[in-house]
Amino acid sequence: MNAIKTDTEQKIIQAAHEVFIEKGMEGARMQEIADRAGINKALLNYYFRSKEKLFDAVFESTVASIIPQFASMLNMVESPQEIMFSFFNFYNTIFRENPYMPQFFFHEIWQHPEKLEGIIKSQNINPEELIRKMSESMPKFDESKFFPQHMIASVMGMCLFPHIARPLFQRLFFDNNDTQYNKFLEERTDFLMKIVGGIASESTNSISDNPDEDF
Amino acid sequence: MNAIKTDTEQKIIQAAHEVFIEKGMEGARMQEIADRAGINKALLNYYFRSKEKLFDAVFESTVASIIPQFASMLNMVESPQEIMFSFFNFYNTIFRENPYMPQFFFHEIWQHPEKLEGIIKSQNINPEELIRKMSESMPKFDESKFFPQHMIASVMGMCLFPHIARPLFQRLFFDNNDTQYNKFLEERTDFLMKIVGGIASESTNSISDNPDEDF
DNA sequence: GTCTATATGCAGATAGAC
DNA sequence: GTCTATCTGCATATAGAC
Repeated sequence: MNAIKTDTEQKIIQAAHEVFIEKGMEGARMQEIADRAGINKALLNYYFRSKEKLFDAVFESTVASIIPQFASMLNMVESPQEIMFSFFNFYNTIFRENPYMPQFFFHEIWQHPEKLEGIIKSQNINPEELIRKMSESMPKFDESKFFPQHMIASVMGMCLFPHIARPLFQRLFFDNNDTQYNKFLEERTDFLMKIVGGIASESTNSISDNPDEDF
Repeated sequence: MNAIKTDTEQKIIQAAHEVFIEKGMEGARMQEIADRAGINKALLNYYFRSKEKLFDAVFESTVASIIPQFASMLNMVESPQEIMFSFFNFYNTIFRENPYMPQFFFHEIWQHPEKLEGIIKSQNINPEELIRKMSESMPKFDESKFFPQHMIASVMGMCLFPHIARPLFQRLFFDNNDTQYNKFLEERTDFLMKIVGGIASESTNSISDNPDEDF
């Protein structure tokens, strides 16, 4: 809303972002935020009245930076394959750079879902519209009336899991080797596209007005 | 390890379980745990020396109650379809009854992954063995050497997502209607089995020594 | 074992100098 | 705007009576 933020304000937001995202709202310490920002605790309260308000500011700025990409992705989509492909890339770029972010979101999802819903709907994202589009482009897969929701949940789950479970998953199945795991993540888009290609072609082969069948 | 726990101890563990799982380690309050257990705060410290030790006790008892089911599931498995099917049912029963549990685990995954790894490996779960089995039963799907890992990550992600994202997902795509969402969850095993059936048959059709191809 | 009362410590917030 | 010093409150932990 407001225009240019001061330099200090930016440093605070940045530091707070790091700490909140790693430690969560409850686990974060104002002292640590101040330290990372290279300023004093008191300044935090000068700029943001309280810890809670600081958290809200951080959260909203984080969401605000992501949602637009997400929205434009959803809105420009025509075929299910495009949706999937965009999802994969989206998640892989966002979360590889910000490994703690999913946890951050999930915390809010459970503690203040209504707030998140508000933020999302205030952007130009329309869930009903998305469902409608998907229903049209793959209507014959089976008789479930929740087919689009199943698809969305599946794609998101497949994309998210390697990121949100990474510390344990990498330990158990990759000898805790970072290099190997990154290779795995790089492969993953291809792998998922093959899966979804299969599912989508089953669902669209009755209509087949999609030129990009061979995804 | 130790034998029968006292009644009070049980009540504490139960109450602590609830609170920790809803609020997390940092967000939980000893007072609230005491209240729910119907006892005094001081007693918590009498039975468990500190909040941290109480948390550890709760966490290990939770894991201990789940891992055995998980382990026997993995070990009795012969075909990939069986693995998937077991996963679906496992997650759906566990997490529908304990909606906060995934968050609880993910918190530990990020804060103390080595602890979790230790607990898991101390049970009779062997990740390498699982990977080996899966490689044998579906070797030809593609050239990726991480194919089993992709499958595991995919299945877990598809199972978990509707549970861990429920508060938001239900709001966005189900008008926040519990009944509808539960229907969706009930449908989900079928849906996922169809998907995996497709993938698995693609991967096994070159060998086809599996009698349960028609899953 | 269970309680009440109290101590301790620390994190968030404020006051006020510069 | 930024700092040092201080206050306040709360959560964990302990002491000690019963």
